[in-house]
Amino acid sequence: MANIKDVAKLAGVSTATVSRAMTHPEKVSEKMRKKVELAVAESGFSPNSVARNLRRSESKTVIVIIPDIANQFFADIVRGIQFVAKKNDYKILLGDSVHAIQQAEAYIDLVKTKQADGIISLTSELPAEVKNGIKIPMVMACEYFENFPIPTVRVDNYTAAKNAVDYLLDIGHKRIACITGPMDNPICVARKKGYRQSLDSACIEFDEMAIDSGDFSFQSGYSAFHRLYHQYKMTALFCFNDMMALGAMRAAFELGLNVPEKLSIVGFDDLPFAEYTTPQLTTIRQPQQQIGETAMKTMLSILGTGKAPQDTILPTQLLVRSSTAAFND
Amino acid sequence: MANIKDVAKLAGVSTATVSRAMTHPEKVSEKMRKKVELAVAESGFSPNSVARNLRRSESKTVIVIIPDIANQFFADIVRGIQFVAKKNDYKILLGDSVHAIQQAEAYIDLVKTKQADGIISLTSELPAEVKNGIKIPMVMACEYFENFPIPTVRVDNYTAAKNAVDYLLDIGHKRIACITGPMDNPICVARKKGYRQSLDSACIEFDEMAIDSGDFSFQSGYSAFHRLYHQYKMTALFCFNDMMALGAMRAAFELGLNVPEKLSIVGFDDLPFAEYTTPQLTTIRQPQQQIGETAMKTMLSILGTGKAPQDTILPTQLLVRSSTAAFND
DNA sequence: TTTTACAATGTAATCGATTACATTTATTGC
DNA sequence: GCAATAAATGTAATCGATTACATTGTAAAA
Repeated sequence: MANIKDVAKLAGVSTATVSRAMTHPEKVSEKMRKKVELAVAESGFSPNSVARNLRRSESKTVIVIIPDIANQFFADIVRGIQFVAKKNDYKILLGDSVHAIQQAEAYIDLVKTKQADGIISLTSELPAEVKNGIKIPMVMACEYFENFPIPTVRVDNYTAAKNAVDYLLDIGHKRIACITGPMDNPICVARKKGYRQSLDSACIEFDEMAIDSGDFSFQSGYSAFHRLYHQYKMTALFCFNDMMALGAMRAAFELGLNVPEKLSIVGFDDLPFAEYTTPQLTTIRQPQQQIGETAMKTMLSILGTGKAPQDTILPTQLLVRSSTAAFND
Repeated sequence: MANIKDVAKLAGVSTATVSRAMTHPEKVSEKMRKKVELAVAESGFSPNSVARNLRRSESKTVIVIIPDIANQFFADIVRGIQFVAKKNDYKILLGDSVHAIQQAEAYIDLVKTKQADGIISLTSELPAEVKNGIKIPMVMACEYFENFPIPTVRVDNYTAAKNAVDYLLDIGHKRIACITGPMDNPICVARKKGYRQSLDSACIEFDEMAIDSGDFSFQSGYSAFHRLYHQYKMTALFCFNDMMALGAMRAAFELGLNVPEKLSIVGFDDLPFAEYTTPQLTTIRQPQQQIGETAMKTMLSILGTGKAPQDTILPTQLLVRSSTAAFND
């Protein structure tokens, strides 16, 4: 494979001129540029960016850590990131951490070893050093740690949850159950607060029997539903994500509980399939694309100025589809 | 950030010894190794792999190009790739090409410029130069070009489709419609051949009215179904992927055609959600994980020996769930 | 025409680790 | 104890592009 020396020789100029002709064409005379272009074309030269990155000590590459590429929730976030990255001449590479901290560590190492410039993490399953204030450019999207100084882009989970439950109350429900996610997750804590606050505002006493927790999987939604329905005959159910809502919907179907006639279900995330379920799922949409774009802009600002902007909180939207209906008894 | 010189100075040894202590510890005396380890720990040194990659001219990194990260079909393939990569000390980075050739080109450039060692492509939406026999290490998985010399790992689409239709015939169906994908795709051509061959073997005349094409999306399955049902009253439907099967299922539902009582539907791929639909979708599973593993092994063999192994064809499996039922009239 | 300024080009140092080769140190055999 | 061999360590070249600095060429100003 041709390198810059070959091209220089071929064009009869110095390597400096070749380099300049390629990266700062305005600094080179018309004649030289032509010569170089010709030689480049003839030799099929592509500059070795490993060498360039070494010299410049930057790679114009950002790694996005995803806990699970099978989870569609991340797709549009990544699109948003890519959109901004492209406009700014950055490359995005995705690292699937498979929910494994060790794997995430490997991606973080790419930054430590200068193969990438920064990390946008869509997971909080990260090595401990991160919490101890890691010194690499890093942004977290969606997920966050309580009180840790990593710039974050996310939604107001509290308000989003509150809005969802407010809506169920509005359309007449009084017995509203809830399937949470893992309660060691700050996101879930915030959502649960929203749920409780909404009930409080409506002067409905909180009942421990109305709440159960899952792990965000279809299966966990399915079994949580069975437990819940057994102990608390709800007319509406709020799930902390769409996958569990789907599991619950299946369980309800099997129990002969028609959705939404007998039971209203609200999810969270608005995954693409939420529109394709029968009935279509009422859920809370997060502005995924915008989260991604903002996260990347935040990264660019860190990379550029070194300054880490504040956390950014973006709005959610309740999408009312056909898995919810008014309750009149 | 500390570099190897700092560490060498700190340990009172040469940079060569530091390098050796870290990468070939057996070549260094116990005493020296200790000294170096100490200095490394004290300085928090991580070797700059850009420099290493430049010197070694390899990155131990393989890029996987995915046409669409929102498509769950690729998730397990990627897992398979990662599994083998990890065992062999390779890193995997994912490139989402968003179905754009230009984007795919950018990932291919990473190899040309030595930032990655090879490409595993899960899409055939690739720049023309690829078909003209590109000289970079490359493997295609699932997708392929007719008569192009890139090592491929995929399933026997013809036989898979034939098996699916054979099954529908076995359980008594005679009017079997088909929603294909884009017919410029070799995969689709093979599947359609399988469909026709199965009908032929059963002495059922092929009817142009029984076939329509979609673009693999839910929406296209939905509208193809409406067209098809209007022109050909089928009792069974074979779709070239699960997403279109789901769209068709929705259309059938809206027309009051109960699945599977009035209409049997078979998909292709076995996406995770196929199990979670109501009714659960009968479909053809591809051995995704195995495809991924094999693709990565193929890549390793190219990278190691320079030899490109043959195409590899892996078996599929028909998963009979509840979207299909016997037809008796 | 000469001087001054600036543009164009070249020379060589540089980024940081690896490693071929040279040198020093340790071990073995006699 | 000494030569011969092997092991450990150091020195410096190397990977390939970029770029600070030096040099040369060119045009504008005087």
